[in-house]
Amino acid sequence: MVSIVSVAKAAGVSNKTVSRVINGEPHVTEDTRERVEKAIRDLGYIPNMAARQIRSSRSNTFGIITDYVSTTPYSVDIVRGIQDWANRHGKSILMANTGGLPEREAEIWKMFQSHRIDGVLYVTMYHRVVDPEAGDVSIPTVMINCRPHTSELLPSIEPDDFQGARDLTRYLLERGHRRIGYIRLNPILLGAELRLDAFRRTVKEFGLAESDLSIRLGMEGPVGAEENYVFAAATEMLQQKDRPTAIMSGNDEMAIQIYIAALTSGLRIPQDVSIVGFDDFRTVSLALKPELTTAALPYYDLGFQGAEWLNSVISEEMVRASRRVISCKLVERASVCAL
Amino acid sequence: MVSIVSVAKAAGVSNKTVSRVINGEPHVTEDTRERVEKAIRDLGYIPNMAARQIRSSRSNTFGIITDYVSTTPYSVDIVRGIQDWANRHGKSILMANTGGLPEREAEIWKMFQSHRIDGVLYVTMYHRVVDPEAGDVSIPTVMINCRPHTSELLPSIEPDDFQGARDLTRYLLERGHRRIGYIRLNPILLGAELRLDAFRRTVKEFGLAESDLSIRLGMEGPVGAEENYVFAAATEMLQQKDRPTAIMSGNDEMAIQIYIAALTSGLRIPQDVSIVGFDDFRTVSLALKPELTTAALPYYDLGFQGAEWLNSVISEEMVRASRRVISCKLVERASVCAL
DNA sequence: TTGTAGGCGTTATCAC
DNA sequence: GTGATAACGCCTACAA
Repeated sequence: MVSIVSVAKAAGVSNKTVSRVINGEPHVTEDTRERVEKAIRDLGYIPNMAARQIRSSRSNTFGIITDYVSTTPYSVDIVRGIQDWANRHGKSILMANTGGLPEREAEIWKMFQSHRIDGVLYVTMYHRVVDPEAGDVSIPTVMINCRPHTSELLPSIEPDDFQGARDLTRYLLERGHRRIGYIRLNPILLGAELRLDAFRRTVKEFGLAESDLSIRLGMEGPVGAEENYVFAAATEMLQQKDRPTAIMSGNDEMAIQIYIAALTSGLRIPQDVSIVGFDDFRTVSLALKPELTTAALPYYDLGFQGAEWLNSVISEEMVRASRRVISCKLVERASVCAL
Repeated sequence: MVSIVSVAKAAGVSNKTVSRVINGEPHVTEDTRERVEKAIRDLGYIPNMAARQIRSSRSNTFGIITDYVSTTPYSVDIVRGIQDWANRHGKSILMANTGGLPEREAEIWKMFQSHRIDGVLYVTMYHRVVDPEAGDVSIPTVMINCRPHTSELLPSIEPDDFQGARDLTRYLLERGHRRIGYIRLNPILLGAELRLDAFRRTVKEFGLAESDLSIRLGMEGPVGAEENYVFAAATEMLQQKDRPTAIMSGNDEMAIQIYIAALTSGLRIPQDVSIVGFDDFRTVSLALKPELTTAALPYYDLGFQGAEWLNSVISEEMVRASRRVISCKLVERASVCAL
């Protein structure tokens, strides 16, 4: 493998000079610089990160530790956001996922440390509260799409489920809907409570009574193996005499079943029932016809800003834990009509 | 940072002895070994991969280079398969994606080389033919879900789209369907041709005439910004006088639109129309009611076996390029009925 | 069974 | 502006 020494020889300079050129340090004649650069090109020299790291004790690598993210369709955009930030700033990404197993998590932290990564992004697939097994170690960490269980130990960056659901609810109210159905997300998800809470409050502020609402549980049980009541709940809801004129779905995926339930019941969307989702999981929200009005979970930004934040935590060594929130933009499409 | 030297001092032995213990080499008294291990625990020593790598010129790291995989819901399971293999075998994963930009691809190869990764897994989101910009370098590489453009330069591992579509077609034929509709995948995807070809041949072998078939294009144009004709095509197909009794969908996602088209046209699934998908993208195939019968793309296995293969290419230094294919298992659910 | 010396590819230090 | 030399943490080779 061609090293800095071979380049130095080829260019007829010392290795330190080559190092200077590589790192863009000053105090090198334009002439020498060019000779060195030519040698680098000729020999196809590529710096060895491992060696560099040994000296500088900086790996320029971030670790991503996920539960199932890399595994699930929903939040992959977080990873994309991180990657984009990383390669704009010359960082590399080491990635591992726990598959939900705590013992794996411990191994991963060890692996990360053995690579002397500069920091960790702790990412979850669903917005939730977690207990990172980090333990003893004090690697700078930023949590993405989740928050630490034990108080505010670590910085975290999360979607604003509350605001998203509030905007969606207002959107329906402003369009004249007064009987609104709501099919709930699995309660073990943090978003479930936040969204439902936003819905309830907004509707109340607007003066609707609890009896105008029809709230059903869509799913429950462990993620990945949940009981699914969505289709049944929607069907039942829509066959009531005073059926809602609009339904808020816990998320876009559940909206598929609501669409099918509505159509099967002979109702047209949106003329007979309006439907809104949550997430803007485009594989679904754009495949549904009419296309689904929904609130977009800011996954990409969560990742991008999370990486940026981690970087500043690392360099400024300020570990002031705090919580940041990114808003969910309402995406208006065709599944809602005004009354 | 605590190094091998500090451990040696603490244990009152030489650094070489510590090295022996760490690497499980023989010729160490049980007594010394215990002393060293205690020191390691006490000091919280973790080996430095970078330093190790410099000596051994083996990084024990694989690079994953993707187009949009990490970005899209479909094939994330490939990444999970790779990760699972990797951590069962003590390898780390360095990950980057090109976002489809060739210039990014070149940078990524450079980044990989600077980390002296042992091998590369070149992964695409859709089954397709590609032209890796690897170029000059000779890092061991295995292609996953794609194949090299220029002959058989690199080993590749791919799903058996043909077999999957054939099995699905037979499944319909065996259940008495004789008028079958087919809504095609975007033709720029490799799977589009393979699946359609399998459909046509199987149906012909069975003795059906071209006139029993109704084949429409579902999508076309650049991936991510395609024209979508699925809903219109399905609606039209289902409102013919001699409408098909079954429809094969290019994939599960497109099946959403076919379901909606059928229901909107007042048809019941599967009593009036049977529908099959492709991919087993479970977010969709399980959300549809009745649940979708489909062929499962073996993403996880693609990843797992790809990683394994790469490893053997690296260690046996056998770069014999060849193509492997993994079958798509038929997943029977409730969207088809026998006539 | 254990230890010493040297070197991997870098960068830091300090002298020229 | 440039270079010799040491040092980072580990492993290999060889010696004791």
